[in-house]
Amino acid sequence: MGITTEEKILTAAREVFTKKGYAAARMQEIADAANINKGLLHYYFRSKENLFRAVFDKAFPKFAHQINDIFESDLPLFEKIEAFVNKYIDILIQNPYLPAFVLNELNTNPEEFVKDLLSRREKPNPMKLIMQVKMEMEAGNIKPVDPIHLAINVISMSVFPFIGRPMIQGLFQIDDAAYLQFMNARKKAITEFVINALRKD
Amino acid sequence: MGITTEEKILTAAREVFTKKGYAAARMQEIADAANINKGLLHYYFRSKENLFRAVFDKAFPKFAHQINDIFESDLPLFEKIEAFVNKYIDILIQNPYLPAFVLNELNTNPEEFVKDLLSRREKPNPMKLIMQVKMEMEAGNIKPVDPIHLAINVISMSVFPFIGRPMIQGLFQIDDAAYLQFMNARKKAITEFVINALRKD
DNA sequence: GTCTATAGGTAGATAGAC
DNA sequence: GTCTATCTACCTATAGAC
Repeated sequence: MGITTEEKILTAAREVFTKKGYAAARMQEIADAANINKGLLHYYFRSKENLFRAVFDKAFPKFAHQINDIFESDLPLFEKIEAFVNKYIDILIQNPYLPAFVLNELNTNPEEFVKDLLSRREKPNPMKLIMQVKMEMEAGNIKPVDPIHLAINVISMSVFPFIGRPMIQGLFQIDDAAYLQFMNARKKAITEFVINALRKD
Repeated sequence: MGITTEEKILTAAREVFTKKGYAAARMQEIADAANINKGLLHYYFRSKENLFRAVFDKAFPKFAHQINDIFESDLPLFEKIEAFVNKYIDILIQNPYLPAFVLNELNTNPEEFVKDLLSRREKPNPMKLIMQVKMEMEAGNIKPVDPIHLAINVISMSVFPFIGRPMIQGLFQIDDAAYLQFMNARKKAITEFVINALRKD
């Protein structure tokens, strides 16, 4: 069989943890989603917390690596921002569970979770982007801007629509089918917005 | 006594629900935080869900009202955006629990929660702001931009740093004391960023 | 109104047959 | 490895004394 039980569990767990959050997720529900018995969850992962960690540890490094590839590339600033936004939103489209997942943990035990995250070998590191912004600014090529606020602006605009998705869909009357299209359109909207804010005339 | 037991419960519940999320919050913990007995929680609010609703129903209308005052004001566009960002961030500084609170519910039962939210008499309604953006754009006063994306951009940049606070503090090495200062500085950073992106030269 | 004690239900984890 | 059955712990909610 190409797909192992362990993989089935990880996939099902990812779905349920995403939808419910860690505390509200039920081992029974994960077992049902994986079409296996609850006992098997413990056979493979011993505890709920272990299972959660396994899910997260599988997803996070992939994410961090793709992002850092862009941060550390030699692209000119505007192209780098465009590449970052495109990649970031693509990742989130393919893993819509990720932000809620992270945010949930971030709120239940912030210091421990962040400490663990930042101690990893592969973690998002926007410092090279921030230095690049500083250089362009000092060279007078872009309007003056605080690079940290800029970085947070870009990340905020990219991530938030995934976290607040149901709210946005409700407020602006966007149905499920249109949301994918909407998020793809956002890539260009964000990039142009940021470039307009930075470009000197 | 100026502070009733009911108020003590509501305050304690707000804290615990915020910190733990609905599912992980324990009635015992709320009782402890309020310095009262667990039985009293049920005497006053009958169930955990009722208590949660009471906490939320107390906070939400205040929030929505203040925001709508700005949306519906007659301020010119740039000033309205500035007023919105200032007010929004001020509210979140004073109620840092709110975003996590909303987001948590948003992820556990999205459709029901959003439906309830949007059925309320007082709810955030950005439509007037969006119409105003359309008008300024058609009059050629600002650069072309999709008003919905713009609205989401502004909201994203304001809210996200509160949701992702521990992450941002970790990534950029901002300690607790400096974070308030940082969020206050963000008001101006966001406003200027948006105006730069929109202003024609 | 406030407390203690406990009922009732559910979820995570384990044991043991196959 | 996979299943069923069960244990144990905990949490919401209630009952009842004061």
